Amino acid sequence: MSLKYAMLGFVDMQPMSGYDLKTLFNGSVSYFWAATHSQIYRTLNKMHEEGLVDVEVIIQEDLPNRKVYHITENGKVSLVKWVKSDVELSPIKNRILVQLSWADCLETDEIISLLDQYLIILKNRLTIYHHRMAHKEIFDQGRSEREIILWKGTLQNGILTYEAEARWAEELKAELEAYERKKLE
Amino acid sequence: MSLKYAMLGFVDMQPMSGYDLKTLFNGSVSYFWAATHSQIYRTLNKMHEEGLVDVEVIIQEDLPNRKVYHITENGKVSLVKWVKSDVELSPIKNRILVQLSWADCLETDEIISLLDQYLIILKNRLTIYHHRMAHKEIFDQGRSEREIILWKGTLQNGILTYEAEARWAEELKAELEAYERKKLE
DNA sequence: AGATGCATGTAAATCGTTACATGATTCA
DNA sequence: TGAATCATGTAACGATTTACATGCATCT
Repeated sequence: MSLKYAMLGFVDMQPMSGYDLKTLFNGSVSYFWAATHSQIYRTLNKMHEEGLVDVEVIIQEDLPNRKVYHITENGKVSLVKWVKSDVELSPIKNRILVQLSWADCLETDEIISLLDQYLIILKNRLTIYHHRMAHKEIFDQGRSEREIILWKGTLQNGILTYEAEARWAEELKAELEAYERKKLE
Repeated sequence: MSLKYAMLGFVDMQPMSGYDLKTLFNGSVSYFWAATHSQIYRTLNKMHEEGLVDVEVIIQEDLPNRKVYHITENGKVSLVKWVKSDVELSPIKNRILVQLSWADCLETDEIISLLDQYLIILKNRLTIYHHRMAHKEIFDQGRSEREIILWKGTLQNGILTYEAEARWAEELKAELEAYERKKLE
């Protein structure tokens, strides 16, 4: 459901093709919503059927045709309505929590190595996000000062989320190490 | 994929029925993985086909029959292998981030009211988790001191995640309020 | 009488991923 | 020559949600 409106918001900013959306969802937006191109093309068709967007086919020489989508009046109304709609908490689905729940069959150092793997992934992700936050051009598309505050806020959410995860992993590692030391006494 | 192993871990602790699993997934485990009973029954069938579990049908008078699932040797091996397998970062899919991205069409106080809604939901969730962490009976099922450390760790993850979200929402609220004050000058 | 709990499932729809498929251009 | 970019899509599968469906017992 959110994907449809994430896409509609971009089309509202500027008419664009499925390919453009795919590029956005692989890049700068991937920290708050991910989507494959299959999903994007199917969702665009559905949005067209629902009258949220119009299509303009642009014939290009030497390159494949582009189908450029434009938001309709209907689409604008529907977007504003959705943005105002109730906030929901998406369920946590975190694979490492399931792994840790049943990890008592592993050696403590194997468990710690799972946490280390997780920390590496988190730190890589954080580097990317910090980099993005520092590069102010990304926010140039913003249509108002307030919109830029909101966009920086969403990026900041990703940073704080992963920083919290990393602190948690370090804490749990420390606890497991303390447990091992205690056992050796 | 994780659901299967989340369920298998419970069946490994103690043979149980689909209904028992459903109760767990609606209650104490919901902070790390959610599942409906439809999904649970179908996943149990698949696990049986794959030879991860055996079924024992218990005929009860006055109550519907129970199908109690037991882990097989095969299932145990498969569970350990999965627990050792690579850690992955699940993609963030957070509806409020999409809403905020396109919220420039709202009044600032409407945006703040979205954040307030979010804060209420987060605080309710945190109350439940803190409560659960304080009630030590929940951890009585743990098969070792280390397993209890791991279980508390997973619950702590939920607490830290939502605390970070709440701090983020407060911060963004403050920024929006500062923006409004600046505009009035 | 109606809600809740026990206990099972199926059906339909949506959401999401991976693989398959094409075809030209550009760069190394 | 082979990989990458531009640009579109379909097919198959898997994951997840929601609604439909039954039926007895107990509690209010």
